[in-house]
Amino acid sequence: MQSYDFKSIEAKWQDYWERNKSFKVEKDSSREKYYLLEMFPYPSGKIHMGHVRNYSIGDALARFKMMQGFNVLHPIGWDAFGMPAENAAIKNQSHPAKWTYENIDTMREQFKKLGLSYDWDREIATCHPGYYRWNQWCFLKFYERGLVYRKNSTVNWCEPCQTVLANEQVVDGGCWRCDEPVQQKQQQGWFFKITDYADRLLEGCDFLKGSWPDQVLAMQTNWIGKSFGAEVDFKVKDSEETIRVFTTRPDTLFGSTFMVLAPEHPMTHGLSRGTGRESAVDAFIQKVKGEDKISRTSEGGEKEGVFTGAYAINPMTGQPIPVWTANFVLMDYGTGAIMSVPAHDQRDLDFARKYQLPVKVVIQPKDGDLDETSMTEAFTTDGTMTGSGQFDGLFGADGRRKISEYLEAQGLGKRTVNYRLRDWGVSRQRYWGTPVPIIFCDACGTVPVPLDQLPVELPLDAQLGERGQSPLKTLNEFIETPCPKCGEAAQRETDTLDTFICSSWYFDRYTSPRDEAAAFNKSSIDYWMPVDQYIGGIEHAILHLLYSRFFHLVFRDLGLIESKEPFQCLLTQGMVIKDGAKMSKSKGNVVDPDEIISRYGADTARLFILFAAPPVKDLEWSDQGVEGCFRFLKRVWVIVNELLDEINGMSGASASDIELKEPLNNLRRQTHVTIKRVTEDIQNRMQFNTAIAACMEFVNHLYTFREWWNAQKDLSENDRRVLREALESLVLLLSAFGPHIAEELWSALGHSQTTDKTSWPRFNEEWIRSDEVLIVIQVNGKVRHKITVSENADEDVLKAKVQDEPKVKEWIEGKQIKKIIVVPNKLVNLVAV
RNA sequence: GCGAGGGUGGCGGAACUGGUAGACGCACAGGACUUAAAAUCCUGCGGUGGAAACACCGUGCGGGUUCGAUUCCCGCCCUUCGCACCA
Repeated sequence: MQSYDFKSIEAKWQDYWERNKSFKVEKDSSREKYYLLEMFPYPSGKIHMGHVRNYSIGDALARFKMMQGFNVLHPIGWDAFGMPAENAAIKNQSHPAKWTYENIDTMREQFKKLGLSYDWDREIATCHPGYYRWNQWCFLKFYERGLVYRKNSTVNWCEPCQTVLANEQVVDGGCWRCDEPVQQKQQQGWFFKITDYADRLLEGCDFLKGSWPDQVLAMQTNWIGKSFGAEVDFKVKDSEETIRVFTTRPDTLFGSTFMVLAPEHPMTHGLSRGTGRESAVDAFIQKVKGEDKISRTSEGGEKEGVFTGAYAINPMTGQPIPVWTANFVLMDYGTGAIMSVPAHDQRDLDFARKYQLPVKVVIQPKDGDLDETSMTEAFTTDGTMTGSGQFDGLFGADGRRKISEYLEAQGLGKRTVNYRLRDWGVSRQRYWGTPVPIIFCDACGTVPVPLDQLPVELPLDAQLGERGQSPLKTLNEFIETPCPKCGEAAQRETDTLDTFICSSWYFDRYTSPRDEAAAFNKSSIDYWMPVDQYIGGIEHAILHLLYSRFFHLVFRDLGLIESKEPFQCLLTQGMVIKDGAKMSKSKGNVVDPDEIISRYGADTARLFILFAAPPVKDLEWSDQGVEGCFRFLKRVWVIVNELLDEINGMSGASASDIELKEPLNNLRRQTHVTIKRVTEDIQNRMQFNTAIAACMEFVNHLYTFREWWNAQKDLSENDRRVLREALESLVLLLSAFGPHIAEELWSALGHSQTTDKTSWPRFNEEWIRSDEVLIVIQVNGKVRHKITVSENADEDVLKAKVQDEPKVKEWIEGKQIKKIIVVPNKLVNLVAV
């Protein structure tokens, strides 16, 4: 027998799959489709264990579904635009395109070495003009629908690098690359009106309940952050102006003893004029502007403010209350102004104590009285209104409703809904991305590039600036272009699009990846979409998944797509951990997939990663665990090869009408039990770890069985069929996890058709049944004895038999049996006193 | 603070609908094979007591429901993740 030479076996089958395009699929309306998708990777260099995990899970499921007869779409591609490419290019004096395409080549080879069942003919790279021209098309379609607009917003700006920084690129208030302090800057940029879809995105969360992890839905719901409340207008004292606030607690209105405006609020500056507070207010506004968003909004950040000198009138009490400005009030939530109710809001209370502002209790808890002068904890839950005139005695939501109705009737305010979700800023002052297809014309203004002029190609001959500045800004050949409307000289927009746009619809593109006439072909997309199972990291729980859902809704509104949601089911896999921490270069705990593959083979690597933990949980890497999986595959190799000669020429299932000798009967039962366990573990629970454990148990059983088999002299043809069925089933079950070894053994068993084209084994419930069942006997709930009886034994007979057991007699001696509980074929519990 | 998970042997994990807690793997120990080692095969392996049969204890802690609870309920503790000066 040849030893298990995984190197040549894996090379042989990878070559076979490639040459035969084994996993190429076509739309076929006569067959049921299954669209399985793993999140496509960013081509960062080489694959890491997180990728191995993600794609091994997907591949196991893809192969399982193929063998179940589904028409499986299982594509892969590259999320290929983005900053790392640009940064690497600057560092290595190279070009982002070169760096990106080289990485793609490397990683594609690594994927092939893992034996993943992709339809390589559908491979896409988002940095290819054939892809990003459709990003531009999306932008323009959204633009037509009024879902795109341009506005000024505050961004983190690094002057030396001449670039906008994302929040996560600001480290301790400085630029992550040059360490210079980050400034806040107003900048023009393009936005997608995702807020228009807030409610529908929220409704979708309900629809997805049960098929998406609760955690992800909760995160998205929080992110959208819908809250109900009221907007209330406060008159400014001795002025015609009013200040509008948003509150979720209109029932506390009587308790509002001061107001606070965001420093950026348009009225802040003006309110202080002529009050003697001008210089203090101006200085404060300047100070807050200098702080970056992160430190300003982080918890524990000191609450600071100044009095503007102005007063507003509490619309309920008619009393004047001071108007302050403070750093903790944000311009981009609500109205940028709040009414402060220190007795019933902790933050307001802290602020009031710090600056000696009055506190007034207007809500009382059921038990006990609040003391305004001494309280240090705001009472923020529902209670009974007090000190609120005609509203006294109302409770909680009732009070909120009555006050709101009153405000509306008096024209002082109205009920409103507020969202935490902001519009999506899609502009990037970067080079390596999709050019925004917009032209600025002095005469015609902002002009979208006509659809038939797409793509606006990203010039590849650009030289990247030392400092990371986008070369598009200085590239006149790119910028100068005639206006599509009037033909006069005009300028192209030099911003590029956020790469999240690329990933918001790539799964649609896979359904017709080479279509030149459309982003996606209608009949293909209606056949394949939605994705039946999406698999990826939890780190994309909010942004990527929310943006994709948003795109899908817009496509739906455009009549391009039928399905309600893009991803029917979502699986978020856990991280790969070593020594208790996420693998990272800085921790020095990285395990290189290449090394594992060259030492043990892809099958072992995949098997281990599926076996060590269920997919949703974090997985602790263990070199010894890998050894164990390698040993298991060798055991499979040995037992199948050793018994091969015994079953030559036997084919077909064992006959059901022939009585089997006991070890054979048991083998057949074990075979079918294993098929059932593996099938159900994958299908119902995606628990590959227990599925593999079942295979291991079966192999252990085969080793024991072999002892008996080898001692036999006269074995019938039917006996041999039972053994063949056992070995074949094992190989097919394993093909989902370790496809190379399975394919090799399958062909050794005499099959010319590969496993992926073969039906998944079916179990026969009849053969799983055993005539004898083990009954656990409990006395007062404690296990005292076990007996074997025939299946479905008569209950009364069983009760009598149990009490007749000497072991049981000892335990019930001198006691009276009060009750006997029988769980058929499982357990008898004697309740004795 | 809010939201969602999780806590089971030396370790990773299993127990699916309340019915034998610890499947499977790792580590460890013993044995077989070998001149020897590795590899491989076999056996054992939650704790305490016992030569053993066996008994008692045991799924973060404290209660409860039940004939029976890792599983359900109530109250705590610890922990991971996400959000958070959101008005």
